[in-house]
Amino acid sequence: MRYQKVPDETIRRLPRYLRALLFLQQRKTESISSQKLAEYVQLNSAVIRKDLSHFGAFGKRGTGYNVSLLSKTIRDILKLNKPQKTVLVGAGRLGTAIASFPGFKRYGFDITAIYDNSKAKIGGKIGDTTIKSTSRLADIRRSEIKMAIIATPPDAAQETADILVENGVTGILNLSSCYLKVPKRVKVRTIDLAMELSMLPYYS
Amino acid sequence: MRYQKVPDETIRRLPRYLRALLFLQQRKTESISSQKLAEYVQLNSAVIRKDLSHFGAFGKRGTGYNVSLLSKTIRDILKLNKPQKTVLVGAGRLGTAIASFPGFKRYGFDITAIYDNSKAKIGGKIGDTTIKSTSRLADIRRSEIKMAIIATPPDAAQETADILVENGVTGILNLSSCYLKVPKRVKVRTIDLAMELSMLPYYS
DNA sequence: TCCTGTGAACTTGTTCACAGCT
DNA sequence: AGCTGTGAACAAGTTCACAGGA
Repeated sequence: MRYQKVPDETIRRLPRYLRALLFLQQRKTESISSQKLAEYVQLNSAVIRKDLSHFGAFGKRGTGYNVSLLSKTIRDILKLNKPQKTVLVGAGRLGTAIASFPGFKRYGFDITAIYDNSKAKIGGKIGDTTIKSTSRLADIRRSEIKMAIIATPPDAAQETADILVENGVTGILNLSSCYLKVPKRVKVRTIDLAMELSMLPYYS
Repeated sequence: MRYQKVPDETIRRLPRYLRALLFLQQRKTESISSQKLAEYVQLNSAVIRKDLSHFGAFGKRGTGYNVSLLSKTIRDILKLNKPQKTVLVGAGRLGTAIASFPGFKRYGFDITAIYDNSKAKIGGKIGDTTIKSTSRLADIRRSEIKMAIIATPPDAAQETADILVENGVTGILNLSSCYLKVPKRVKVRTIDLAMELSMLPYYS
């Protein structure tokens, strides 16, 4: 399904809500008000109500939102209701950390393929997944992988992205410290940890 | 120095400019127009001109900006002109990846202390830095560390943040998957990689 | 009474477009 | 001619405030 004119910022916040809701589900909480949820995710409650209202009205006045219904709904909106096959390119320290990180699985991502160009690493394993040579990267086409994480050095990132996009990837989490040129239909999220840190001293 | 009313978004973009400028300096480029710089950082050129104009007028009409002057100016604004002592808490896979990552040093961050609570890791080294016990975390007060990176499991993150803030930290890059409560004077940037990935399937 | 859903007001950020300097 | 710096127009996002359902 596709919704008309949902602000980007709303989509960016949905995972935050989902994280809080998963936590609340563990706690067996049945319903939650926008006010309470706002405390968890450190936002104004009106933002939450407006965000959710884009997808229909599933809150109950006087009570709030049903936790498990809302959690399911957000997973549906974000297409996290089925496992999202994901490829990781770059099995350096950062790549390895990511592949071993349980958080991705919890949100529905399944890292089903890992590629690296270092002979020393190819054939090795991270968890259950064997590291394959980047020369075979185009093989992902057959496994219908749509999501990718790039954790290569910057000079390999663009080439990697090109091959990924050519072979069916439509979403990229780019952890290399450079911007990628991709067709408009492909969504890229670039995170450079050094740059995120760099803005902090200004405020001190 | 402090500037009046600089938008947050401007501060967030300065590191992007800096990254491009460092690259251009390597290439021995002497000056660059907002137009060209905009291509590098994938922004509209007017954004760049407006951002920079908050800090004074150091472009030359007809020519553009002097690369090394601008690079120095941005480092000054961001307080990256002197090494920023930084503490890393959490020496798991992600923490180790970060401590070994050369990018931080390039932007002026010096990871001078690393803490972890695992007996197996305490006393070990990452690069030249010895891992110390989190029970000694308050020691950072003496070294005048202002910046911190939290790469602990979520359940340790808030406690860690409290001790850091108590002992002089004013900027935190929080890589744990939970939000932190800190006094207003402290700036926190939270990055949860799983959440960054979670917004991508929506657009596919 | 409690809390949602939402128009309207407000705030913040972006883009345009051009005067004026080099 | 080329490019900056900036007011003015525009767009996006946030907060307020309240009618109305449970």
